[in-house]
Amino acid sequence: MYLSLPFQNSQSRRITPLPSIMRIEDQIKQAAFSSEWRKLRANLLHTSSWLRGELAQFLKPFGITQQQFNILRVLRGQHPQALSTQQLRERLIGRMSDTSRLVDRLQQKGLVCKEECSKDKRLVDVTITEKGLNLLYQIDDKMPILDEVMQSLSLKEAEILNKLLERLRRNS
Amino acid sequence: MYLSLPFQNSQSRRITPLPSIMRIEDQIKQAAFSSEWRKLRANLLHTSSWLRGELAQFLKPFGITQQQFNILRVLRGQHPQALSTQQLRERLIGRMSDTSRLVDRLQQKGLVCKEECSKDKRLVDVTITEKGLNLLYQIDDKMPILDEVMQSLSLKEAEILNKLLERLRRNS
DNA sequence: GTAAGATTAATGTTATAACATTGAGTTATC
DNA sequence: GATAACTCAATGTTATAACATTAATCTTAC
Repeated sequence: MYLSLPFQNSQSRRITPLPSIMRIEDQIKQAAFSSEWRKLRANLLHTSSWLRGELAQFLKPFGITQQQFNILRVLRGQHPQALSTQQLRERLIGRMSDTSRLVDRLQQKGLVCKEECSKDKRLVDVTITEKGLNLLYQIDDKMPILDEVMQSLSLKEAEILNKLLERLRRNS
Repeated sequence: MYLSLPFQNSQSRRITPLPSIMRIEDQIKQAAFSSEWRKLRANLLHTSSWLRGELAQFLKPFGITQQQFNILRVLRGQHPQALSTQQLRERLIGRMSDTSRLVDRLQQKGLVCKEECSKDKRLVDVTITEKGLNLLYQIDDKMPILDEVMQSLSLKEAEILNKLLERLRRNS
């Protein structure tokens, strides 16, 4: 999120302090790693910031935000079954600490329905409404517009990128 | 930002509507593209969400947020020169619409100094303070901890990833 | 069965993100 | 030099992000 790109500016000349036991060659090697990784971090944050912007622009005409879109898609995947707020949270990426309020906003727009669960009165059954489903289908139809953003990469390149990203997150 | 991963759920069975003139083979090819690109989008958002979390955790002990960290680094790059709020905004990634309030928070912490520009009274000269510089050096010393997160990838893989990300953003 | 502990949705708080608006100040045009 | 157009920081608004807290409800141990 808007991390400045250190490799474009002059700001980070102080490179990783290295244990003095290391041989010079190893130090250089590690510095190269370090630098390439830091560049990668900035690059990833920059790219995703750009993608988020594109997605937000794409969704704006439909009157929902990215998070609301995600919730609707998860609910559609379960339709006509209901999901509790907790189950919804688990199916979304990230910690999503604010699911209650997100669902409330969707309810205000008539896109989801909230009901107290009869089996466990702590839970809230959330379902997507017909209006919500229709909105998603409208969005589906325009999705190719959003896909165009990614056309700088070939299928093969996209596959490589996907593999590397999954590898990167391997340890978490 | 917390985009659900459509390829992990059952939710996006409706694939891109395709012009019916296309040959079946081309349709399949485009569907594969589309799918791999959508997976890539989700993958990128997921990865950066994870990285942002790691960075936030890393910075927490220092009492600053990621954005505040970015601003401080840009200001250090210009030290002892001042930057206007506008120049600061330009050097950060993303639209950074909220620079005024970010700088205010840094000023409250004593990490930056704000002064009215004498040449143009609309502008505000922002400089990093000694306290701000010291904080950045403390953070520098711990940076290798943050680097460890990326060690799932080799130098070569990081290079490939960087190239592909830059290619992806080529058109924008 | 009841008390202690766990789970859950809801709420509160602070910072961010994106956008619109405002008002002070500067520049351009005549 | 007056004024129209522009630039800039500041502020307002809504939604998100992450965390803490709360109150209702359920479960477990006894």
